[in-house]
Amino acid sequence: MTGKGERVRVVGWVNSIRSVGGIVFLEVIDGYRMQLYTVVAKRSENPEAWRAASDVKTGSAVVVEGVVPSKTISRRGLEVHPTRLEVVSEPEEVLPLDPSEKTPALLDTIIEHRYVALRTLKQRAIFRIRALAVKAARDYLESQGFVEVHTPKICGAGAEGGATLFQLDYFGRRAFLAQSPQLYKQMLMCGLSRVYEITPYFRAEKFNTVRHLNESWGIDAEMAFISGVEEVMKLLEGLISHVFEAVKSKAEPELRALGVKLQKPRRPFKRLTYDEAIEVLRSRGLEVEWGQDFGSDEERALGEAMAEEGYDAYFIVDYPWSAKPFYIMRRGELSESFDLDYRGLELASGGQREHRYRELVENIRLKGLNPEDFAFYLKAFRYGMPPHGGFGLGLDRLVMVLVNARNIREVVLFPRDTQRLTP
RNA sequence: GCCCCGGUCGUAUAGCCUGGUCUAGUAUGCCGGCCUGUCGAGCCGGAGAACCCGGGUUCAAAUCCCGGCCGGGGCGCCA
Repeated sequence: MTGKGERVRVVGWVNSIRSVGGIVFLEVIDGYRMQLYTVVAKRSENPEAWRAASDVKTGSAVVVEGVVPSKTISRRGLEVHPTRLEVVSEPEEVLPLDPSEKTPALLDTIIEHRYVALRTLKQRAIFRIRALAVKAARDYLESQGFVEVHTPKICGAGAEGGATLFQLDYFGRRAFLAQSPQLYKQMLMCGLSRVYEITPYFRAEKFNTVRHLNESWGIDAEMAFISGVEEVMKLLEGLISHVFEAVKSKAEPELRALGVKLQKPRRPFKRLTYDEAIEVLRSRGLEVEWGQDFGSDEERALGEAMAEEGYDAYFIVDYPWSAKPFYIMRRGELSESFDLDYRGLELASGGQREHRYRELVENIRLKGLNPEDFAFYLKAFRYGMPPHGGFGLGLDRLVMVLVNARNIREVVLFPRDTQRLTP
């Protein structure tokens, strides 16, 4: 983007300063790109710029105008010889972490000062990849005819089962923060047959793990007029593959900064039935009871077993209906559902939904819930609801996989967990 | 909710087990100086922490004990 000998204007922050006799070297990171500059100010070349560079403090926001020399000596960053150097803002105090990364920062320190941490290529790479993944997901779903929708996050109805909800006061009435767009995206299937939503999920569980947050983001899709759950899995597989491809081809500098060699998961993704999964686990010495969802030991062991077969990404299908929510279609003791796991980490779950009114009401009763609480939802199933299915994909977890993070907090700018409410 | 670790200059850590010699060490960052190609620059000098909070044991606590708060990890729950 910048040729040698060209005039350039650089905006960014000074990450380190070294002065050698009559030369000052400023390492500047660009405002938003994956680009480092070495600003070389020589007293003999431009005394004014040299003097200005000599006065710069680490962490300052600067605007530099200069020239890229035809021959550069710097081993790091694009070399720029300044003709003008303006400090537009100076730090009031020493930076809370070292942007040159010579002194490491703990995750907690990074989270507390994420905006400063973003002045390192690694931090910046994570969030650029996150943005790219979202864009790629949108592109793919749009290409498949899906329409982006936005459903309410403040809801009057209680739990759809599973996680605990955050309760709030809505002009004197009890309301909840949405744990997922599940019910609403299904209702839409009665009038718009392909929708997706990129949305926060709120869960009031007091979990304390590296893969859960109380506010997380998901990519939800729902499609109608399907002939079976396989269609939904194909869509999700295509989506995941497209995101991997986009990140691999468009985020080379980011992946390099992170030291990540991204491998597109082998296709087609493995379809492993729940019964087969049980067999695999038992053969590995784990005791599992039929009908239960898998715990983290089981997930990890399955991930290892699948990796040995050459699969990073795999679907677990034909779950017992007892382990699934009421809206999933039943098939005897089993269900028309799937989980998508990547190396032992659950990325998504989905399935074909029960679209038949009577069966759906019965399912709600079987789960010990009250159909009256779901009246607003059930109504949509009385006016020609077609067969449909969809999935919820954990965006944060997907980004974890893309950037090879071990803690979900690494890929969320300002994570919300049981302790963190600020910043 | 449970279990295991941890909390010491801005940052990252040593010290803690085997209390005193810790007026708390080191690195990096910071301040001042030298050096015209540094790039984890180098060299010289300097400032910077009464050791998370509260209580206890002791002649004496960063160090031992109890409680709390916070952080990291694991489990449960959950996506």
